[in-house]
Amino acid sequence: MGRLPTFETTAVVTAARDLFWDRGYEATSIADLETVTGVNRSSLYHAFGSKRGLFDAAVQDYLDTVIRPRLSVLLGPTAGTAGLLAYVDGLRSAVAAVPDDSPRRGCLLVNCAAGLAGHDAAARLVVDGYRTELIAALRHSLEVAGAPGDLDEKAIVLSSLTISAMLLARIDRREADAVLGAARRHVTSWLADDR
Amino acid sequence: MGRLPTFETTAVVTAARDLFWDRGYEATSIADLETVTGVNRSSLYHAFGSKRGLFDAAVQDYLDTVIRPRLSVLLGPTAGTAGLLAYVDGLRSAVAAVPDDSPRRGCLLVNCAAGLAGHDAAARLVVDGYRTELIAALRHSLEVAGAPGDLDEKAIVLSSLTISAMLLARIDRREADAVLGAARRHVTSWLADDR
DNA sequence: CCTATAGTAGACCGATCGTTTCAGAATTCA
DNA sequence: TGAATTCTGAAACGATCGGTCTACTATAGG
Repeated sequence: MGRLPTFETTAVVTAARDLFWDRGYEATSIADLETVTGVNRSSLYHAFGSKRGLFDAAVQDYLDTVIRPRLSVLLGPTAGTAGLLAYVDGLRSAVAAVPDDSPRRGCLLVNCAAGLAGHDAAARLVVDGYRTELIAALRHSLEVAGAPGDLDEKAIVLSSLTISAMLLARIDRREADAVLGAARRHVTSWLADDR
Repeated sequence: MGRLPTFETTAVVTAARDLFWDRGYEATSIADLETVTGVNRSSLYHAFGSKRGLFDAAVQDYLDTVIRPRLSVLLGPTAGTAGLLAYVDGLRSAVAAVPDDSPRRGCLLVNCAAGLAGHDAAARLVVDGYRTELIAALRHSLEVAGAPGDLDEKAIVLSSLTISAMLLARIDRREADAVLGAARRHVTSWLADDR
């Protein structure tokens, strides 16, 4: 009963997510969010409670529609060598494809780690969970691939290289690509050792 | 001629730098800067022109008093194996020493890369210059140490690990230390290969 | 001491911040 | 159709933003 919303929640969250991704939490204003979503602030507050509520929804959407699809190659039937290479190559083509002036450069959660998460326990938890998930996925594929040596350490190294690449993607695409190239060579050299 | 300043410029810049370091550019207000420096805004504007002017001075100070002293072990008479290990160990003890609620966690320029530098060409230049300097220093020490293989790539990997560690230092000290531990093991394994 | 110069305190500026309020529009159920 | 419910637009809230202005103070050189 009652009036129906005139907007699609998922579309609003996606638009807000891209703006937060581009500018960060603090530098994004409610007025900006109204513009980019096409929805009046009263409706935003009705639906999400606060700016932070909308941000949290945006982060959840980021995890669900950006991060996890990317990690799936490390966990599904492609897990192993193919998955590791597909993961790195997927990141590389994403970095190469996104234009310099676009939102969606780098990683929303990496930006969050450098900003909000410094003083916000809830944000820190999300970032930490993301990193745990990333390392677990990398480790799983390393295990399936039969990589030798300390797999935890190898997963840490790979995750660190991707995190650095995401940070660099906001500064210089070529440098980000160079880091991901190094990550790829790490993977191939580890697996070559095994044969 | 005329009245003399009642504050020391260097002390003001240091205090402002630590606040920017902790909170980032956007989340730091002029009122905060007045509090932490003990200097009225009219004096700050007289001395630095704008909030951004003070930030630029803070970044310069950060480069001069934090970054370059840390890089010196990679370039001076200790350059080589000792320098590389000293650099990594220096970072590790710094990460371990800084309490969780302190400013000076992580790296001002890493935070800047994720924030300001995304949309500010001048900030991007500074961050890029820092990374160039870091890689050059690492490469120099790798060369002096006689590390085998592609030194550019090894320098990129080491710099990526330290950058990730600086990002993680704001989230979880232990994870940052684990990454730096991996960096240290990379160094020793490369140099072991050479013997 | 006098005057020119430079630094400081605090009030004040318009703009913008996140949030709230409220009247009215749209819809469902009876 | 009438009442209950929900969503929406616009205006407004106090707080705070970065920045400016002015009156006053302190000092150096003559």
